[in-house]
Amino acid sequence: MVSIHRRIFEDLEAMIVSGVWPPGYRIPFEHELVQEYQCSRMTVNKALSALAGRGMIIRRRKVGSFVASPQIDRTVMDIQDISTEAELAGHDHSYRILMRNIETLDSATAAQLGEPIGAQILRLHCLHSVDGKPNALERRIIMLAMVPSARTENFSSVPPGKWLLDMVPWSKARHVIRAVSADAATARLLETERGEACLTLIRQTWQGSRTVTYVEIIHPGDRFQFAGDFHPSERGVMDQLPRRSAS
Amino acid sequence: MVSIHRRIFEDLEAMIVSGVWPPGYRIPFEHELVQEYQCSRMTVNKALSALAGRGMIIRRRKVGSFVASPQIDRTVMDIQDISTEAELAGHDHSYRILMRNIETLDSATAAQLGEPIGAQILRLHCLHSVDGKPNALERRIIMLAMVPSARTENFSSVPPGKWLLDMVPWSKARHVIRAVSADAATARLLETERGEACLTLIRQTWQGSRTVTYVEIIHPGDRFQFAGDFHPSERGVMDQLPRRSAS
DNA sequence: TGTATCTATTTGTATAGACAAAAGCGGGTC
DNA sequence: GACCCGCTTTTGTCTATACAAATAGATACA
Repeated sequence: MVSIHRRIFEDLEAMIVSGVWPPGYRIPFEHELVQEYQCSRMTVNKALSALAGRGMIIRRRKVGSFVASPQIDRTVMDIQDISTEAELAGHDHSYRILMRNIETLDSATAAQLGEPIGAQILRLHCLHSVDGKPNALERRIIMLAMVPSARTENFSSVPPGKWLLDMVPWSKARHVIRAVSADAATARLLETERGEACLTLIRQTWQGSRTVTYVEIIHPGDRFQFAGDFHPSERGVMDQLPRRSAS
Repeated sequence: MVSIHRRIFEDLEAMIVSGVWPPGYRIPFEHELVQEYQCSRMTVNKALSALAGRGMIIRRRKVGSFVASPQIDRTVMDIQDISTEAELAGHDHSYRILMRNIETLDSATAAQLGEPIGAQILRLHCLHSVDGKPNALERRIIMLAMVPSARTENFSSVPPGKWLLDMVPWSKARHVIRAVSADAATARLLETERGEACLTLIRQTWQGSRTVTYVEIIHPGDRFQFAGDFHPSERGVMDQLPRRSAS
């Protein structure tokens, strides 16, 4: 059983996504949709407001509602936790802690992170393998002031990325993707050639204005890529199905 | 003059984004907000529905509405047209057409694009420079059936990417980011070393179910990166248990 | 003790009606 | 022509009301 405003939303969305109604097309007026769906204007309005809120249409008083032009310069990339990603794809994932040091921030790193010199950090190096083959080298810094419980965690059963997601709330994240050539140490760990092109993801996560963690994840370029789809329906989220209670 | 539902939306959003109301926090019931803002429930409901539609809160009948956890595994990357990007950053951009051939799709490329063998295409190679230094090598395929006017366009004044954006409507795009080592020809054009790590962006654009254009843009790794910020308004919906209650 | 049922609470959906705000349009005036 | 004025259309907002759906918690019962 689908609600009326939901059905209107989906019908119009289909026309837009399929390209039947191209950018600039004037969609029917509210009163026309009221006629078509035999419902009240508020119901139509709710569907159209949702489309407008998602940037799929532009509405102008006295003129009408028009299909918006999608912006090609923004795309949603899926950048998942390595273990989650491997499990989703049905692969076997394992990892090994290579280094686990408690240190204080030196000036160069402090500047890079935008945090004060001398702050206590946990530095972690971790090698991830998928189906037995090295897939990523993780170099992480955790701010101990923000995550005091990391001081006593040894990450033997849950990888650091997943552990942090479960433990620590955060409010902002920044991702950077770079291509770099593998140095000798990295190449050896990833079982690839020195100089091989690697895809590096850098993620810095904040809570409020303070860094929670900073991580570089280095993937061998011949075994990894990032992918992202963009179409108008992915501009936001509409599905909000009620959660089923665990019995 | 700001509407009431808008003000409610913004007030609640501020509490969530600032972290005053952490993930799992139960926000006030509709009837409490009705009291607080002295308006009807429909007005409150509109604000809360908008927050739910953006994935910032989870609503459950009989239980209440709760601040959602942001998903770390999705991020919005700015992937702009090269000329636009350079101009925005205040740099000088120039480009040179290296190749412009009308061909028919061979079987390998056809399979890669998911288009029929033998379809007519325009193949373009183009070198982009920023501030006089090579910054990107663009290898593009344009489906002439979808963009007939490309047959007579020589792209002497507008680069192909920008020209296509202005000329052709599209409904879906897919981006892939890879790290590859430069081969000899690429290295020569980009004025870098053979084997240097390069960041390659592949974009395929569709209208409906048919490809409009396919392009590989190869950047020298030492001069380029992709960056993306996570925005709170782009959170996804997550299933999670309430953690704390409002008093 | 465990289970089925009832009840109260909260959100979800829909309606009819009202007025406000924006803006295209035409008419009148100079 | 340029400008101002008012009419009309369309969207924006808000209200009061109503009933439906989900479900946590209480209660009755086997």
